[in-house]
Amino acid sequence: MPTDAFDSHDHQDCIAEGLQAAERHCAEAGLQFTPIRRRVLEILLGDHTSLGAYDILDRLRRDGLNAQPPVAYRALDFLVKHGFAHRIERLNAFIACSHTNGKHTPAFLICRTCQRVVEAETDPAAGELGRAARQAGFVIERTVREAEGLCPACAGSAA
Amino acid sequence: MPTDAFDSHDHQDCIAEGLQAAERHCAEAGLQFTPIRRRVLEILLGDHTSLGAYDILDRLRRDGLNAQPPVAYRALDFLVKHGFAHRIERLNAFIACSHTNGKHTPAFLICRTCQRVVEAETDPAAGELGRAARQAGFVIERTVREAEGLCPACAGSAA
DNA sequence: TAAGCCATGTGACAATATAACATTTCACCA
DNA sequence: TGGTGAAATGTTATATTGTCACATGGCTTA
Repeated sequence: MPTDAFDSHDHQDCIAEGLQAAERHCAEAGLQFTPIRRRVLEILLGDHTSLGAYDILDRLRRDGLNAQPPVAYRALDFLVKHGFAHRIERLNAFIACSHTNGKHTPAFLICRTCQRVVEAETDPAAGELGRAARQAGFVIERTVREAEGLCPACAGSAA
Repeated sequence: MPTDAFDSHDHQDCIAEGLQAAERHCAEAGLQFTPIRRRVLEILLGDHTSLGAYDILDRLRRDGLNAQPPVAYRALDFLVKHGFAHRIERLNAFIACSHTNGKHTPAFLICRTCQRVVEAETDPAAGELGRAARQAGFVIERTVREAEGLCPACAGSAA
């Protein structure tokens, strides 16, 4: 999956690769990649827009599960905690991680027109937050970096 | 008010200066700095932690107003829209702007221990988000930059 | 088997936010 | 002077997002 773009690509690959990577990582780390967790990750991987917890819940219900909110939130918590998904604070929503390695500090580009969200890798100590933290003597533990705007395709068609 | 720190300072000055600056700015821009808006800004300025909309609402009610949620949200929308306050996405909460100029693109350092939030100025096109956006051809309209961690005082006392 | 842990099932509810419509206020101007 | 339009506020209801608490099941291991 490209890290740099809103490019088109074979989307089935996203899903298959993402699931395999998670499976592998869980096996190595002794984590339980249960059917619900797997299904939630699959749902997230199936979409390049972010999904709310209740969107996830709806899809689980369409699968025939009589799921209540904690079911979705628990699975999402697991996925986020172990780096398989990320929470987009600005949207109160979730998206599958685009990278197959473990934990990291992502930044997101959110297109307000097509709703697509792209993830980029960053250095937690770099950028404007890192600069501000150093200046203030602040110890960063977690960062939220999200930009809203127009993706290349939507910016082009708007012009 | 210091832009760089969790420093101690005369807090009444924060309030007085913030209110005066807003008053001035509204007069110049032809905006209505109504009693409710003024009071909400005053409440925000009175605290270096962020406040939720319902915290604000409670304080308005303690003033004797029989205020409903839209009252708080409208005032907050106004203050945020015109740069007198900011929304902290990570906390679903609001904080008074630390700077007296108009619109800008802030970053926030959020101490998870003492709850204080400090604002720093940034360049929207700089940092990790700017880099990612340039690489992807993304047009940034708004950024969210928030770091959670430990402020100097709390980091010191933890060690 | 018993004990313990983890995941899940389930009902209730808390916290955050907005829609929709009525009413008031006030500046502006015919 | 009084109308009129825009902005602000009042009010009811509801939508959306997120958590608590406790019960159940299933698996491991002493």
